[in-house]
Amino acid sequence: MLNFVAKARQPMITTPAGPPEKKPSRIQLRNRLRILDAALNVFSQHGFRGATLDQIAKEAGLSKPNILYYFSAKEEIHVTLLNQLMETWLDPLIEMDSNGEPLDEILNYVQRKLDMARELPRESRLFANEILQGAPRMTPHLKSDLLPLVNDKCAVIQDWMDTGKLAPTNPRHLMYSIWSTTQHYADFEAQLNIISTDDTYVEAQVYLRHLFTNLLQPAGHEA
Amino acid sequence: MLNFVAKARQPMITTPAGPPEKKPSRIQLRNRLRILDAALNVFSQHGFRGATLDQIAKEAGLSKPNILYYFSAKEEIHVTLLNQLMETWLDPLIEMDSNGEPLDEILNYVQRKLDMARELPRESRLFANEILQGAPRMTPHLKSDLLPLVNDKCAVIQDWMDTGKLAPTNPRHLMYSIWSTTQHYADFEAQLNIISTDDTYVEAQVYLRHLFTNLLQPAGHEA
DNA sequence: CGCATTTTTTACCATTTGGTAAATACACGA
DNA sequence: TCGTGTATTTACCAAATGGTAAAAAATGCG
Repeated sequence: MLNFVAKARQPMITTPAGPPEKKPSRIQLRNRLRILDAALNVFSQHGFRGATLDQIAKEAGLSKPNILYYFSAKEEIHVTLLNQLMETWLDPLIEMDSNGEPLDEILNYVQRKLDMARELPRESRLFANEILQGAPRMTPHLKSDLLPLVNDKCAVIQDWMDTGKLAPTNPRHLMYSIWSTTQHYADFEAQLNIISTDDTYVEAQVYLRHLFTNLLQPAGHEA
Repeated sequence: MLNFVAKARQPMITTPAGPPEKKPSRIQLRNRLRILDAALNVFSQHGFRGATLDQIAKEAGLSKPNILYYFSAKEEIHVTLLNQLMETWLDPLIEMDSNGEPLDEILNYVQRKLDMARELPRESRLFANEILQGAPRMTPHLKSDLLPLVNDKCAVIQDWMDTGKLAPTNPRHLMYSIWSTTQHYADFEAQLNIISTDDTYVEAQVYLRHLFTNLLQPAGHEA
């Protein structure tokens, strides 16, 4: 549970475009992490176009040319973050087990997505920004990774419904509603901070469990 | 129904900062509308910082200085759009009638929000962008307009639940889930276009109705 | 029409922005 | 300790950006 936190903070070996192609030194590892962390702050708040290298540099505590020593361009930082993100973003859905207890599998998926919104709000906002802007850099990823995964899992859910293990409904829109309700707590945090006083995530957990249980519990199985 | 469409396209008299303070001429009205429409396209896609006056000018078919003849600054265009938006954005919730049939009132609210996502996706994304970026220009509005409205309507819903007219749940999070599920169809359109083939909004309508009916129908009232 | 007002264009400007080149400082193993 | 590759800084640059001033064009009204 929550292992995506550690995963998301792992060093980046995926795109060694900037510095030498050899084994990255300690300094390289540290500074690349600093830069990516700073860039995550900036990109997730302002989107790609609204973010500036100066902001990222300042936040990372490095000079702008020094940043460009580690990443060849602003865009490379962005795509590195998006690539990193895609790895963790799909995990909760991947973990959904077609052999598990259907309702539990769905509710646990909701829980993992909610945990992710709480633990990785910047990542959630980075994703939201990218999609809002028309997914210019993520469309290929979404087509190659997300699409088949969604098709697969929706088929599983459909099967659960067909065999009476879940109340029938639209699996695809079920998924959309799980995504939207959970990510909302990260993406619209600024709004929630204004109108919400209580312990939002605890109440969200209870509420969402209730919401999806009522929807999916097959007839005659009420608690 | 759907009267917000006309409303959202009404001319702007709220902020006559640029041109003379008198009655705006036909040309002024037309060009201010063109500019706001173009700016809505650009801001909703790139956020405030990521949008440029050149983009807006190009999209509006006017020169950049000409734009600044009608609006004193980039920011003024943005706040004008946000002010305009706030008027229509709260309407669906305002219309919720404490004297109506509770479940119908909620379901109709969901329907109005979904209609709005379909009819005004750019406005939805403009709002999402602003909140994602920390609501720097909307926090006052949200505090003065949204907060009391939400408190008021949540009290109504709570009362409906207390008197057994709705199944009990968390009214505030109910509202969050209505916002997120409906706005999702506008804000994450780029993602839905990739993984969704069918007539999304028709299916969404059916699904959301089902989702919230199951949640809120008081015990013993199943169809 | 003639003329004042409104609108648009042209030509700018200072700052910011993404990015580069080269010189300098640093780390670290032989 | 020295030297070599690594890391950082300094000094730039061209393009983009938000914005201005003033001239030119269009509008419209008596």
